[in-house]
Amino acid sequence: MSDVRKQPTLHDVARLAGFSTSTTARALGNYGRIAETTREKVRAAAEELGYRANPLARSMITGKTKTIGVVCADLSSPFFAEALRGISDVAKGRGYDILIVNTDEDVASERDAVALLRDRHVDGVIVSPADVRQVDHLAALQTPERALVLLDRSSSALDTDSVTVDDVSAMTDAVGRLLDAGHRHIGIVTELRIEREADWQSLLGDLDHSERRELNPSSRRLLGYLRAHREHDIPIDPALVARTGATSVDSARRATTRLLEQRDETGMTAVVTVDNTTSVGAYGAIRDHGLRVPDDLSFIAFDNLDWTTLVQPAVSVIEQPVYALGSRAADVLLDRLDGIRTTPGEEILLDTRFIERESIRAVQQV
Amino acid sequence: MSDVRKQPTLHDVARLAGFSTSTTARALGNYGRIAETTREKVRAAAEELGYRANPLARSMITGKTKTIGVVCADLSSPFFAEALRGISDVAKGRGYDILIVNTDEDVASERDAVALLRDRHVDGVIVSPADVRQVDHLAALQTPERALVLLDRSSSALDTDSVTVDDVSAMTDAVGRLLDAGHRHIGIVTELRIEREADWQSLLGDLDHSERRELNPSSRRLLGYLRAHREHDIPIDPALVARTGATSVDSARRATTRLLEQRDETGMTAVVTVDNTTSVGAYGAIRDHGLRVPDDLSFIAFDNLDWTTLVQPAVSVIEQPVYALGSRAADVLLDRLDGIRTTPGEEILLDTRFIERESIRAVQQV
DNA sequence: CTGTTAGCGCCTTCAG
DNA sequence: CTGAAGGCGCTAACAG
Repeated sequence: MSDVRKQPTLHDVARLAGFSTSTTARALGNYGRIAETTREKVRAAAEELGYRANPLARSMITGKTKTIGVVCADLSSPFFAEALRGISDVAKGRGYDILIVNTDEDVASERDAVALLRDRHVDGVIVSPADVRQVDHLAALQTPERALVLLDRSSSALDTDSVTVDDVSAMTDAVGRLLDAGHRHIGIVTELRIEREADWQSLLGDLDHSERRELNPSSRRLLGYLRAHREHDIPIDPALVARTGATSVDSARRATTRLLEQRDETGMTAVVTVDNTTSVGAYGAIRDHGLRVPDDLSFIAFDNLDWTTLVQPAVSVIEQPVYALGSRAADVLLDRLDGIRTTPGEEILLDTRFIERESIRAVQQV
Repeated sequence: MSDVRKQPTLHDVARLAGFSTSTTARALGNYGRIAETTREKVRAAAEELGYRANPLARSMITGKTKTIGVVCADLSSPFFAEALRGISDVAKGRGYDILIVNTDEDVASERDAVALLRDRHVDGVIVSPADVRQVDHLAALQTPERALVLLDRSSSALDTDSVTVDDVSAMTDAVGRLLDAGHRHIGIVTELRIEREADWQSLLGDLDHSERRELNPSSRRLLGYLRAHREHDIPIDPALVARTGATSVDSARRATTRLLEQRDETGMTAVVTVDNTTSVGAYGAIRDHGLRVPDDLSFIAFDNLDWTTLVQPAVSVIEQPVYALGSRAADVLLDRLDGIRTTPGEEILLDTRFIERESIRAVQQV
């Protein structure tokens, strides 16, 4: 029975086993050359004392902490929670721990987070940048020793791995389906948080050349919407693009309500959204407005969450593999750290899937 | 411009400032007595070099890591995600970082998690124990130096702070409302994961003495259900208690389906659930069964999530302050660490609220 | 194969 | 008020 004494150290084990600390360390750490009998004696001694290595001390020397930092905008969102789960499962399986930081989609806060993680010597960082065009602090993070993987967003300003979905195509496809069903006035509720993106009409002039890695997800999805219209030769009505200025359900709800109130002028017959938050907000607004989906309005949500099958009729959605986004990001990161992966930074795209349910109604052409 | 050199150390700053390392440390750490002019010179030097203290080295000496460990069963559940957000916000505000571990509601995994956190010298731990009666590993975590706070669950076997809601009363109240509305055959979908709790009927013999801190949340909520019946002098029909063996929506869905299939025999007119997972599963099953809420079946969900107002008619719910549960737990923990709180371990109860919506219909007495 | 010697970067006595 | 010495627990050369 050990007393209330402090944790036994390598030194204690060495003394009990009758070897030097370095031999003891080698025996326990499985490195260097060691006699089998020695190893066993040391192990027995360690066991007897209930010895556990002190990772702090080890990290001081090796420079490795077996820790990865995850910086995310909103821990409580279903998207991040699920992705984080994916990251966590992989990290745990590969012997890494997770230090987590929340930033509220704020670049300044993200800067602090990154500094903090650097100070703490994390071996790698997974981040979903608040703004894919303000990433100097992220660039500064990259060293031969420290890996960086972008999650859900990619940036042309960063030469590193990213794991995302091809949301431009996903949205082009989804909106294309509405257009094919005869819809000519489709509203979109999107979050244009970044100042420069608020002026989304600049996208119109550059539908082809737009480099998706210079755009945040909401803008990328808007781009998909615009492209679908172009492909179908349908003009864009700016009044149908509703912008939410914040990442909140309420903000999305208000933006949608504005869209709904102008229905007489715009003739809007369908609505699409760009993520879980805008989906919930928009659907709620539609319902509050006394409109029925799809009888009065067709609707496509982004992200296949529980509620989309709980409401009736069930909502058609663009599904993205959220868990896999996280787990894949973690795998890529750890592959870098373990030296398994040495190729240049890569943009990894996971597949989305359109799930057809009952929220789309075909309309007659006028 | 500093080169690709390593991070500057205290030693570098000291040399540049022209003082010893100890003086430099004091100047930067604001402790001991230091001349104002010295402090400024040192600061200037530190600034010039872009010096940042190495928390690892500091922790080695102080024994403090400014880190709290959070061990949770399922990161991706809306409950934990939201609670974690609360924890994170408080921790950040008070200068602590978060190391997170997922356990899948598995006690063995929880043991590992706890060992890991201890090894990493976290200053405190917030945990939602997988089983409130197997907590020896948690007890072992408590030291004068290291604080422990239970989240969402409390345990009579542990003398420490806990932050929970009074779910027994919350459920007694909710079921009472159904009974008042004339319901006599109310189904409950609950998760009795722990072997010994599967035999829930033992609760029946001990409705009063049951110490809620010996029960996991789902059982506590079931207890509330049982008590409501007793208060109303309504007998319990065991066939109305549906047990899910796992924490999954599907499992809840199947359990509910069984309940639904026996409607002819049981005469069930209402269903209550015990958490978000069972709520989603049960509601889905009811809908799949072609039943309408509340026309064919009244329904009360646990946790006020978005979907409960998105479906129509909206679902009445027992709301718990999830974010506050997390933030409060973090505050209590940090108060202990900062020595602000020295009272014996306390069971902190936050209020739940019943939100009446449209999922309950009164029934005529037979 | 094993032991010795040095630190990692910082804090903390203890002298001065 | 400041400096010198020592060490937290471990690993990393180097000898032996």
